[in-house]
Amino acid sequence: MAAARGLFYQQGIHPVGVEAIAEAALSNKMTLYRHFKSKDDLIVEYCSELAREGDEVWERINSAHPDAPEQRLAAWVDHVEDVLTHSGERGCALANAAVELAPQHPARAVIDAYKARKRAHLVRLFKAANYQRPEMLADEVFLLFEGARITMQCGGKPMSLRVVKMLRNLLASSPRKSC
Amino acid sequence: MAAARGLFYQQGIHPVGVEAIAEAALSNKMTLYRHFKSKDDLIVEYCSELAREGDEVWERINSAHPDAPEQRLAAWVDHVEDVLTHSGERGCALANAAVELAPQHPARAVIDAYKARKRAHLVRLFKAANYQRPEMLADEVFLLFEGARITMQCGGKPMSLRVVKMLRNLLASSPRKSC
DNA sequence: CCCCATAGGTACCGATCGGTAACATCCTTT
DNA sequence: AAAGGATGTTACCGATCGGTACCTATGGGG
Repeated sequence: MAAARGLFYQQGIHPVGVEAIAEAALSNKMTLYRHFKSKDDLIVEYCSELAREGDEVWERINSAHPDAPEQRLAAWVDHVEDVLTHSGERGCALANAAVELAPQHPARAVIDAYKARKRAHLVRLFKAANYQRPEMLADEVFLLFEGARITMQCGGKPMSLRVVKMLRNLLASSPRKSC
Repeated sequence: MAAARGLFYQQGIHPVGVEAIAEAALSNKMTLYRHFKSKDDLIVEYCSELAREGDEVWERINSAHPDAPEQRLAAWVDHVEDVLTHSGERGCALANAAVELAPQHPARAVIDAYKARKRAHLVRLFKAANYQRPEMLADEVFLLFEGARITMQCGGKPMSLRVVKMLRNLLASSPRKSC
């Protein structure tokens, strides 16, 4: 599975054959098919694992700073900065998968649900931080982040690195209810 | 070529075979290969055509309102609104192609160059409209737009439709040098 | 020590795909 | 009418891919 993640992320899903995954895992195709009933099943579990890890990041931030929205906000921005600076140049693996997979592929439901959860998390965070119009701000931040990760693949790495500065500036200048 | 555009955009590049393109064009594979020497060549021309059309939109806006940056700005926002509301649910065809194609694919250079031109156009426009920090604003607007078009594919169509409102609000509230 | 579940390896199948060869056909231009 | 270029049709090639059958080996538990 770790092998599949690396290959899927680096090369995309379609160009990677199951045999390549198997031998990258120092195994063979038969053993792989004893754990996953098909390549589509492997893709679904690949996306599910990514989504689950994304949720875990959010849970970790939430449980690390309970009843401290300000610190949760700061922790999340730090996490965004870390993702943008240290992850590869292929952007968001789930967004890439959504581009590659047909709309009726079962993994698409996993991706859409994760993205919706992420947006809802942002809304809740901004609401807890007493921002005015938390939905609007969540949309803005969400789209900025997504745009940055897509742009990394189109030669826009330096631009997407600047998004953290924009993010901090945006969060600092957005109006709040009581502050 | 029109057939290839439709199929590539709707289903992606890899899943579409040359035979499907040929018969969608009411032709056959041989005739297709007399016009394009390979599928990769077809992909490059597909991306080049999309980039050229994007440039033409920009030129049209520029030549329609010479020496009127404010109207160019409004025209561009209208164009963005039109793209987001009336184009399909598969986002930016060039960004999708960048996700699907290996980094060393010749079409990737076309895509990267186009995206860089687009960002430069935005910078020039904001500079002409006397915005302070035109580069920063261009990055922000660019990333918002890219994020919106990717998010359309992840069940975020309603969210990405709101980006036009965000855009107008952002442009109205950004500081200018003299206004 | 034996047994059985798990993994490794190999060969294979059917389907698809990119690309080509050879030939028939049509349309246009002079 | 003749000729030449563009198009249509069919069949095919080699490669790759997802997926399976079959057999061997290994290793841990009774």
